[in-house]
Amino acid sequence: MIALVDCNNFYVSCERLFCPSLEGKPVVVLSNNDGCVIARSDEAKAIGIEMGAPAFMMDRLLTENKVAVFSSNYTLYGSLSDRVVKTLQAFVENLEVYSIDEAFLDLTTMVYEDFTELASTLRQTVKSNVGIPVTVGIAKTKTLAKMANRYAKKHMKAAGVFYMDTDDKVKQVLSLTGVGDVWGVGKQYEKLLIRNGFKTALDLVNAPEEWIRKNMSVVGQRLLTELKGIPCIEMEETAAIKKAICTARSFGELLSSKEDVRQATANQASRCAEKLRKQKSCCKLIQVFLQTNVHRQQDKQYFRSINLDLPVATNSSAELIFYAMKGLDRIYKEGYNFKKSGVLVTNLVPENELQMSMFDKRDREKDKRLMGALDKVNFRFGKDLVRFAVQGYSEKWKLRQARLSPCYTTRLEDLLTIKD
DNA sequence: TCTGGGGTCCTAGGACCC
DNA sequence: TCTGGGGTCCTAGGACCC
Repeated sequence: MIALVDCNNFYVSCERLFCPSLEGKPVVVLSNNDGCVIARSDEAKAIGIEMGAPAFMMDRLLTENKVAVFSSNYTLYGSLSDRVVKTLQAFVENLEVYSIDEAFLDLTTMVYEDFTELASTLRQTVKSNVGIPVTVGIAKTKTLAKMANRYAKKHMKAAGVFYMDTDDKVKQVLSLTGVGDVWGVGKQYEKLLIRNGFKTALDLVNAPEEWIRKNMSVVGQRLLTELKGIPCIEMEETAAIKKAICTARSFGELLSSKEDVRQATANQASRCAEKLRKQKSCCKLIQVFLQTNVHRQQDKQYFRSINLDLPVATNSSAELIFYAMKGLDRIYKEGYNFKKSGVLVTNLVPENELQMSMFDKRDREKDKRLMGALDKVNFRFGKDLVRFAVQGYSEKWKLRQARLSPCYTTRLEDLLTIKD
């Protein structure tokens, strides 16, 4: 059996944890740059605030209903997510952290009469240790555990747990689950399936395999197998080494000066380099891209990206910034209002398996020591204390985060004060 | 004024090789 | 009229996830 533990309205629950007065009231959390709604409390869902809705279009609805609005605070959510994972780890040997608010637990070695009991214990322990409400779904495969979890959220709110033990139960839940609500079926496949007469997950299980294979590739085939109760999506206990790393941001305001765009892009390259060093990888290829705001019809539009092959794989901020700037020079065009830029590094190799070049003039050992020192200082004294000149200090490209909550759990001066 | 960011996997088609 | 076959690598595009 596999359990899926999912935090309820996670970002909202994190904000509420340190603001208990928001319990029972509508709360939403916005995406980076305060763009769209990405988390909603049940009360916010009830008044019709849609997931992904642009915040400015929701303005009236938000004010009229006195909705509490937060900018996203990933430092806080990440830290609480770690606590949830630590709590769960005490119960099982194998666990896969699937996302910031979900984990799959491998229960295959555990013997229980009824897993419902275990599920309830998990739920209560997380609530009392961390303070975050979770829902637990248990079934034979990951896909079914997801479905059980969704079912619990919808129909068994009070208990918050659902163990899909018998075939009858599985069948019943399948018949109550719309095909678009199956994990792995997105908008496009949902349309296709419904067009062909498959409305519920039960219809999908009974679909001819060849048809699925032909129209949804092996991905669909795997999904079908999982729905039939045969596991074929493995548990991944150790975080996979990333094959690509991307840092991309919309700017706080539209940029039309090259210097501002350079600063933003240099910072993105530097972030990519940090992420590379963190997973002990080097990249062989760097991509830089730049674009205007597609939603502004009054503006001329421009989108370009460029790939640069690196002579020797690297994770040095200095070198990546150098190539990012080189790429930017080639694609930057005057006379546009730019909205977003990004740096993507790929063709990653482990940092201790580098293919050196005979003509390489760079002192890579020195680079490595320098980056090590830089990471240490920045870790200790806060992000980006030490930086390269081209990263600059302009505020223009920075994210809008008008309603950011304090980092209650990771910054001393942000500790919650109970009483002055 | 204001519409997120960071990933994965799969497939088809072209270039190229022997 | 006849015009190989098998393989790899790369890229772009499309689907999905949170």
